[in-house]
Amino acid sequence: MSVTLKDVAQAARVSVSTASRALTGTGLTSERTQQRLMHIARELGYRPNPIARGLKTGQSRLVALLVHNLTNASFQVMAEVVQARLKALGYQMLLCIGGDDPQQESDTLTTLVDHRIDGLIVVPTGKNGAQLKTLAKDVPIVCLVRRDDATDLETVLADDPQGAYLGTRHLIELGHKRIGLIVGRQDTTSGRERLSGYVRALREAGIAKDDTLIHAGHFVPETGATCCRKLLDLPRPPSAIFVANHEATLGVLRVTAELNIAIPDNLSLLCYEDMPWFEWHRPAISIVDNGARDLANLAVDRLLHRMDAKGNGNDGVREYRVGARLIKRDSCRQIDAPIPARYGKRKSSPSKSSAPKSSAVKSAKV
Amino acid sequence: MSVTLKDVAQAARVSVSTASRALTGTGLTSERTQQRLMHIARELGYRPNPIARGLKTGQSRLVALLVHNLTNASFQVMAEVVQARLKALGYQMLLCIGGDDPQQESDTLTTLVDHRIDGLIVVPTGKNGAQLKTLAKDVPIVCLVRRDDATDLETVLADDPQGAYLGTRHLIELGHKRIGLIVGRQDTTSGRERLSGYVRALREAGIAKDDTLIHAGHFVPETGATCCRKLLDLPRPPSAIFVANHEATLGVLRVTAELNIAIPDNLSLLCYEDMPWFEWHRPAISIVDNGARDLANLAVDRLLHRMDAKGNGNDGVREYRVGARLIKRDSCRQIDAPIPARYGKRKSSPSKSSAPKSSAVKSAKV
DNA sequence: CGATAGACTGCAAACGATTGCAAAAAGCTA
DNA sequence: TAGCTTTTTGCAATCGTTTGCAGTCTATCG
Repeated sequence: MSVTLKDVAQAARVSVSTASRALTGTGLTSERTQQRLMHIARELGYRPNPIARGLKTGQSRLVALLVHNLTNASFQVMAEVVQARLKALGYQMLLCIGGDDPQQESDTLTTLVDHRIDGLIVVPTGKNGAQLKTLAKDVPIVCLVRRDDATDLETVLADDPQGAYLGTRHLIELGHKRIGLIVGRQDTTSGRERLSGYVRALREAGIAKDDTLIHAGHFVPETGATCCRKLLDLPRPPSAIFVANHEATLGVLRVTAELNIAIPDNLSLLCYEDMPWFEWHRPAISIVDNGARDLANLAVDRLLHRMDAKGNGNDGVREYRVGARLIKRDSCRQIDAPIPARYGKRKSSPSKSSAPKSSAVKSAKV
Repeated sequence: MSVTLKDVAQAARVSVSTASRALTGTGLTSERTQQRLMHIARELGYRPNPIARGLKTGQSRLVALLVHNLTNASFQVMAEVVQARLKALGYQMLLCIGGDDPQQESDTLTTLVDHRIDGLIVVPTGKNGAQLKTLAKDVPIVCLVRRDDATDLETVLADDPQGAYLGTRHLIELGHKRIGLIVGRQDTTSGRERLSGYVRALREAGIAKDDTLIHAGHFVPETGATCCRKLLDLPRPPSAIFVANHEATLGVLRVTAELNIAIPDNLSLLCYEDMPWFEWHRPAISIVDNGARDLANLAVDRLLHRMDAKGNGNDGVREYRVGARLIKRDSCRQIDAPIPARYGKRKSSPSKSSAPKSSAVKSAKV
């Protein structure tokens, strides 16, 4: 059905081996025959069969990226970055969704090595350390975003301690003293580290840590909502909430909306990790950006390095950190500042000619 | 490095062929040896090498899903659905991102067939019909969401004419007579069909079509913003905007926010396709739901059918439609109704004990 | 008890590439 | 032109499976 190396060789009246050498460019053929073969190959529309090649070479030109889901915006951009980079190098990305579920992760991992992937970037659940460790002997692996403590795999991490610290300090600088924290599972690197950053900022500012303000766990939007409600129901509720768990964000937003709590006037809100719409939300939501794009790029770099190094890509470095940064938007407010007029960045000229004037678009000042 | 069929055969003191037959269960071996071999295989941790197998059988157990991006929430859920279904059947999903770019699509397609994928679900750009047609001879293909007019591939479509009709009619029923439309490229199925649904609803209601209210094109948030601005700058701007192009939504939201246009009081907004946060947005955004989950499931069904049918899965049906439905939330308003007090669903008991009462959470009524 | 059918099994050839080794061709020196 | 080295080529084995064909074994029957 499809044209094989044999066909090309026949057409060129040379042996298959010569054809192979010419086309893979091993340099063991004369310039002339190489040119000739490349020409004929193109003519015939020859495409090497990666399966056959893979069988012989043990490589598949497949690199897998295993993430928890696609809902998380960070994972989206990571996937896109990884795909773009790999494609440019002639690899196909195998994007797999593990759902942060150890069983599923384990299954997927075995399938992947069965398929003889050439490399793997994985956001580990942390529960399959042993397996990962074994696989790492056969396949270059780089962990992303989370460390798996049971392994000593090379890991590209966001600087969560710093990010959480930055975020918390920002709120403190705005005058907040009671800052609620909603943070991820404490058996994950990021969960622990974000909590520690928060604590450090508090300590530095001489603010006592209040455990009733801290909620840690495996969140979905629903539990995010529950915790938010709990925080607000406190005898002395927080004046700011730092949602350091991505999954919880939607729940928190819903609760504040339902309770008619104006952000940032009555409650400051700071989130971890960006979402495309945070910028368009009203008020635009301030975030700590974990640098997803950089993380992905670095992970690819490291993986490629290991893949090149053929087994001894061991540079001694086990852990890379990508700096976080604070992106101030409109959801955090100076604690004792006067409440400003609501909504909308005041335009310099409130009603220019370019502004709509029909009845449909009255001045929307409330 | 990894245990092969040969190892298993040796351990069992049978030939490789017998081992193969026993483990693949072709039924040509005695019950006893079969059991014995399966046991030994498990013992040794034998896993068949899909590459070697693929070389012989021409199959890879890889099924590709080619979508435009991962930002689009519909594609996210589709990817998750497809992955889940395929995994259950022992296939690996190859998720590829084509960026709605013909060149990239074309490249990806060749890579994929090179890898001898067993099946393909593709959201076509519409510009590579010839190529798709050729590939379809080798690989079962199902188109998703968009039809490629240059082919006669089996296609699973959202019922866009109906969806757009429903949406438009909803706005009309609310009393809107001037309804802006921002819709996708007219060289795509969905672009055309959504426009036609809009037009039909207008005609049915006896409202004249006004071309200045209609913007069609290939959108990114930025151009969505531009068009929104143009609509609002009209001498007689629309009282409602139907954003029937997913990519444009963010831009429209930004512009309305910037211009301080209150939704739904001063402008009703209806969008096509859901996003996870639409529900939490203030106001929650009404949408026409295209049924992404159903679409994906149906596409998988059809693809599996074709893959089973080995070349003659031709049931005569070329096109499947999955119904759209309207999800009313809070972004559309009856045109001549009094403007209600702003924001927040009024709770039945405005300040119950459960409501926070500290200074941090004052009544948020504006 | 010998013939014969039927059930199992093994041999060996694929699948489409890569690659070590040896043979052939070409280039060089004297 | 002979003798040598260096390039270029082809042969054949190999990767780990599957599968057609032929051979071996066991049972069944007359």
